[in-house]
Amino acid sequence: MAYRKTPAEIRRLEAARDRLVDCATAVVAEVGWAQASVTAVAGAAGIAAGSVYQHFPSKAALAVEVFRRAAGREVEVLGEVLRGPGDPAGRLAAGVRVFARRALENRGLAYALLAAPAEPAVGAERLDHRLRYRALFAEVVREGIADGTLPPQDAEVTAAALTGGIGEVLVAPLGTADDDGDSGELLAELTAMALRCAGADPAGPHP
Amino acid sequence: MAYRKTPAEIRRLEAARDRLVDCATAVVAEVGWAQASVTAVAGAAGIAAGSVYQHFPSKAALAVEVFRRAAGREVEVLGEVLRGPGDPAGRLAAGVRVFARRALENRGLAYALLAAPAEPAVGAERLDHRLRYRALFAEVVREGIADGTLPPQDAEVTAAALTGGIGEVLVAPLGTADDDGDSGELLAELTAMALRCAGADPAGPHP
DNA sequence: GAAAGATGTGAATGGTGGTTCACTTCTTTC
DNA sequence: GAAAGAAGTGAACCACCATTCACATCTTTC
Repeated sequence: MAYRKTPAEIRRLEAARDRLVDCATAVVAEVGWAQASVTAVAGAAGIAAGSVYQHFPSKAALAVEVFRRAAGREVEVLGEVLRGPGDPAGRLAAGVRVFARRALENRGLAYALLAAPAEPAVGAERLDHRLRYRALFAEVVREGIADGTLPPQDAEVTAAALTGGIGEVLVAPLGTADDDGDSGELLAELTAMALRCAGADPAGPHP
Repeated sequence: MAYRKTPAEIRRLEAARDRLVDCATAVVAEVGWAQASVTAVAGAAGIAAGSVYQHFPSKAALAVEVFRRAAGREVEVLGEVLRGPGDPAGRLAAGVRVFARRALENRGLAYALLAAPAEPAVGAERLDHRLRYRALFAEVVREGIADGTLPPQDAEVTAAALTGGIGEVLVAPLGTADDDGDSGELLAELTAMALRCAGADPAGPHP
């Protein structure tokens, strides 16, 4: 035997793969999925098109990984806020604020994750991640119903509506230019809408 | 001169075009945009692939026409209900019910219109039609705010949330098999959610 | 019925972009 | 430093499908 991957070499390969995913993410955020060709992505990472296939079996697999990493971060952040301290309605409001703020701070990527046309494999992944958002929202809503701060309702329907509604509200600002003149106003209206949607008492929690 | 399109011939051509659009709509409802190739669509209409180009300059133009016709019908129906008689909240509830029922009765088409991956031209059309839904919802919400039956709120945000929320709630049932076991339950929860989202008094209109 | 002019046909064409592969370059082991 | 094996290269390849076009067929007019 005359060659065995040394630990350092393995780390180097993993780093190269990470770098490829990061660069691909940047390209997707910049030009969208449709324009992110293998050549363009490889070019951005400073490698040849063929080298992409050292790390991923297909373009679709790379695209899925890009989506998964970026969307996974968002699910995680939202989950931490929604499962954090405070009453359910307050956590819901905080979650919506955090989600929207992060999207508005990284519009290209948020648009790619939420709405941009993509190949079927990415579409399937998107569907899957939406289910995770729904599960997170549903959990908070159920807690609110249980402790009486939210009225009886189908938590799954409310969660789905929140997921879709927040996305739709954000898509327009994300798609247009980056004039965030009244993003504070938008955040306030969005959280107010989310609380109404879950039936939270507008006067705030009863002590 | 030896040939001039006779009125009957013109009618025949228009009928052929209509038939093509109808068949294409059926194919799209059945297999989605991505699988609806020119050959498949032409085959469904009983004409040769080349003949499609007698009626449309490109596949994209045909796809846009398919979308426009089907989505236009939905916008029209929703508009009639939302602008019909009754108090704003009641109209909103009726509109949501009608929209959801129609979607559930024609799942394949509804899914194609709402969510299925599509070429950019169709995506743009979809965006445009969503704006129409939003405009319709926003009008009702503004009326409700004006007559005091709905609380003060940003009508555009609420309208966007309704558009996205209703779509998201419906996508899951549309995507899965056609087991409409509890579609009545779903409709009730969906309208209840929409009313909460707009801040309607759960006890109903004050006389 | 014959000429003119349109529609209908479907196999050939062409552009796009993901994927492959013979080859080069680098890394490890002895 | 030389052999063995892996990663990296990028031009060539290929599948897919919308689009075209030379030809056939049908409609109108005289």
